[in-house]
Amino acid sequence: MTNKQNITQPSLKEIRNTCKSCSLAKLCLPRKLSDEDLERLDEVIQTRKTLQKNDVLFDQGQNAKHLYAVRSGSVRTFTTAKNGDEQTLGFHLPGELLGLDGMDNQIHSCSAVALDTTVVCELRVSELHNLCLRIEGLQRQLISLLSDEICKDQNMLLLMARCNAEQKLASFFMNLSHRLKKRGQSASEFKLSMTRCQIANYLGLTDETVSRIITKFRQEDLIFANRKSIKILNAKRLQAVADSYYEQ
Amino acid sequence: MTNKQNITQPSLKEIRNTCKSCSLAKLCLPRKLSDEDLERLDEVIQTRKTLQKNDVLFDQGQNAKHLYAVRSGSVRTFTTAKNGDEQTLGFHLPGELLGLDGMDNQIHSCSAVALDTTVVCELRVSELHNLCLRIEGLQRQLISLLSDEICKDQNMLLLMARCNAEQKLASFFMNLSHRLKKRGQSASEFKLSMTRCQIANYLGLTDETVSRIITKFRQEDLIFANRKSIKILNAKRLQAVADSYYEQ
DNA sequence: AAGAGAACCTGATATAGATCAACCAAATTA
DNA sequence: TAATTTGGTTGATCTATATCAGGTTCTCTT
Repeated sequence: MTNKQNITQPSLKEIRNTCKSCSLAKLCLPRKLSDEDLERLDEVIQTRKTLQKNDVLFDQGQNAKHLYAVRSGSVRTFTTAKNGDEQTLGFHLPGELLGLDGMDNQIHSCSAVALDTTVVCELRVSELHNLCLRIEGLQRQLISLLSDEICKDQNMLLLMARCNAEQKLASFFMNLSHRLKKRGQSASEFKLSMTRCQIANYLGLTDETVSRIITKFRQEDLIFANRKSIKILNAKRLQAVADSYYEQ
Repeated sequence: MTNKQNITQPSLKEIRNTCKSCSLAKLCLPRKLSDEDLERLDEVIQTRKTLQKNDVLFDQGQNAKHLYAVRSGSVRTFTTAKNGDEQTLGFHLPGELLGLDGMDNQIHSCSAVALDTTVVCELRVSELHNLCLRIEGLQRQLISLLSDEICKDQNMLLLMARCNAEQKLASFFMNLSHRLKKRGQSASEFKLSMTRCQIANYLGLTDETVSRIITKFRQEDLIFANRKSIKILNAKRLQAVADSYYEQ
């Protein structure tokens, strides 16, 4: 039994009740807003919801009245294809948003399930729209966030279309590492909140392939990996694998 | 020399100079705006630009000061990976927007090149932002468009991760068909503006595989295909292939 | 503490699609 | 009109990853 807590769980002092005081604000609101504007934003945040592992936050096809920001824990989003196949679309860490896909026709185009005990902030979309009209910064904020999401998805398309299994896994670990670092956590040592099988699904691979490549990375001293515990031992070379520069 | 013109080229009467009178308005502005609001929108549309085949509209890394709407012709967008690989992100038909990815950090995350002789409307992003503050409908419009783009990208991710080459091609043709129908053009007969090689790149396949599958579809009487000319002969079965329902 | 189930790992084999190599037809240029 | 280039097709072979099968370790339940 290790005493290292899961990387997505916050220390107690991090949990406060306003955007103004939230240590994650710079993540889910990367552009600067005035204190006054942040207070107004707090008005549209109705509740903080706590989810247990495997609890559903929302389901594909449901009405999308809210936007969510992860405060602690982690959430997996996925679409279900007509033939029943699931495709994981993303793993959402603290400071990251959920539900941006539902702002068009008010229907969620994917489902979201907690991977951990998770706390999310819930924003009513209609009130957010109104507030955007009053706060210029917030409007641009929201548009930025949506635009950024498009860029991320397009990067993911590049990964899926052009990269082999090793590059996919290397990118996955480096991406996680960067995101954890942004939150002020260790970029080199963390605990996964998702299974190999979910990673495989996300990357369009099988769990056997994911296992084999993790073993290979371990043998090449790129990472240490034991179940959910991961250490990145050679970030430079791992990044090189991701970028497909194989020469040293 | 056929007299059937390329499906992305407009009849002369379609080209007008205001959003209000534009026959494509319902495509690039799917939510209803008042006539007055449409007139104000016209103010931010600076110019209509004409591009020749292979002309660059914008380059990855460039400043993204504008948003573009295709009026006629077609445009291919693509990212270039660190190792030089290109990944086609989309083919944009009349009534579709370009440059939504650049609204975050004002840098284009992809390049855009005309596939045809192409006319685009150019919107200055900064003025659009200002206008959004004055017109509630426009703000929601823009957010809708961004959100819709996210949904499309996520569908594409599903396609890339879970579908085989046949499903990808079938989806590609059905998707083109639906988009042309929206514009009031034939859903079953059209001319491609992109090469097999560009289709292959888009779908994460090789051009040989695309060729072979088109041949297979032809043999199964799903489509007629000769070079750029395509006829969908059995839309129902082609859709079934896309959805991976193989039983009749 | 035993038992069951989930998650993970590893080996053997199969296969979809890539790669390599020609060839053909259309479009463009000379 | 001939020559060249580009785009498209087809066949033979190879390979990365899926599939199938079994085993191990962890975790949860009782």
